[in-house]
Amino acid sequence: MTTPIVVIGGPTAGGKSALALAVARAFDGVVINADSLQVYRELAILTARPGAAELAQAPHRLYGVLPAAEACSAGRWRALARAEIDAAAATGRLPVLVGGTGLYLRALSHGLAPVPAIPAELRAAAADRLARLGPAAFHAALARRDPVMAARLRPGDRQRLLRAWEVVEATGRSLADWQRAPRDAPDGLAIAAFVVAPPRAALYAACDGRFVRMLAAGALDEARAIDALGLDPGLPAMKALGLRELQRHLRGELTLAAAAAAAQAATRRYAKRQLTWFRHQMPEAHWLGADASIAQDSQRIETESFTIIRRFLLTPLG
RNA sequence: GCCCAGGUAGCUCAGCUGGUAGAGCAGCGGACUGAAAAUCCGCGUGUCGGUGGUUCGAUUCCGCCCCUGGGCA
Repeated sequence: MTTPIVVIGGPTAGGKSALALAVARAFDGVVINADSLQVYRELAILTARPGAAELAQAPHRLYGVLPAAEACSAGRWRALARAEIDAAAATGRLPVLVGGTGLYLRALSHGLAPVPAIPAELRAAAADRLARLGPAAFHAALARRDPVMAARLRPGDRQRLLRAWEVVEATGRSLADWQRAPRDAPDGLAIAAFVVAPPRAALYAACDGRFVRMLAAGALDEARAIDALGLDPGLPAMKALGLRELQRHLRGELTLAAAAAAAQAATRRYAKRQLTWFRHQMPEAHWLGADASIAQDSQRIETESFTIIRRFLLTPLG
């Protein structure tokens, strides 16, 4: 039994959600979130989560389903997404996964190394050790424990250093070994993948405009409310673009204009990173490039993707 | 109209006493296997306002012109 799904990736503010909604409406689909931050309940405005108007037009899943106090991960998201995919398929609906988190989408389509879950205490201890030693000494410590991974990682790459350390500590095996094993790809999925990639200037203008709209929609209040929760600043939810900048404004460190400008710049840089990721890491996706503006091209992109999806759904699966 | 202060990278600005220029931010390219809106690596992109002059050599010194602020009228 093979389940056909549609996957839509691409840079932030590029029009993914609109396309996903159009696809869901046209093909009787369920929109399933594949964005690492839109999963957090307390972040509605700052993550540009679909609003009431969108929710009324098609079922949406995995939006705002976890408290910001919890940490999602590629593995955790994949399990949630797989359950939603199966549930949609069971009712004959087309799962439409949409989001800018390339790692999540690839975890779904290509799987992850079969590393067992790392105990939370061990992860906390590792993070603590990294903070105490600093990246250089931590890298040296990793080199004694796991020379293969240490050689592979830049001494400044804290995040991957940490992961490599956690894995040898918890399993006694190098992450490099784990990654040599076959990935635990979820089977039974047939995927039609798309990347929505507007031209650079239009994309950046959309990034800038979106933050202005977020402010108008009450982003500052949302930031204040999150502040009031007193959460650990290391939590993934606290990494939402614009949140840090607005909090600095609330503490009186930045004018609102300066905070907005910084948040816009961060959004643009993120969009650029996403473009690089999708360009090189998801070669199987249909690249829906645009050449004029997002508004002018959205119709053409819809038509183009619908044609591909129709053909995809007609192809005998398996 | 006169007097100051300026015109150097997309922006804000550095550039002792002459040797064709460099920072921050922005931008561009890249990496990416369970925190990925994360983390990390690489790259100055330039009629030094214009035009004459002095000089072996001018972004730098001098003249004139243009532009932008501020002041006096």
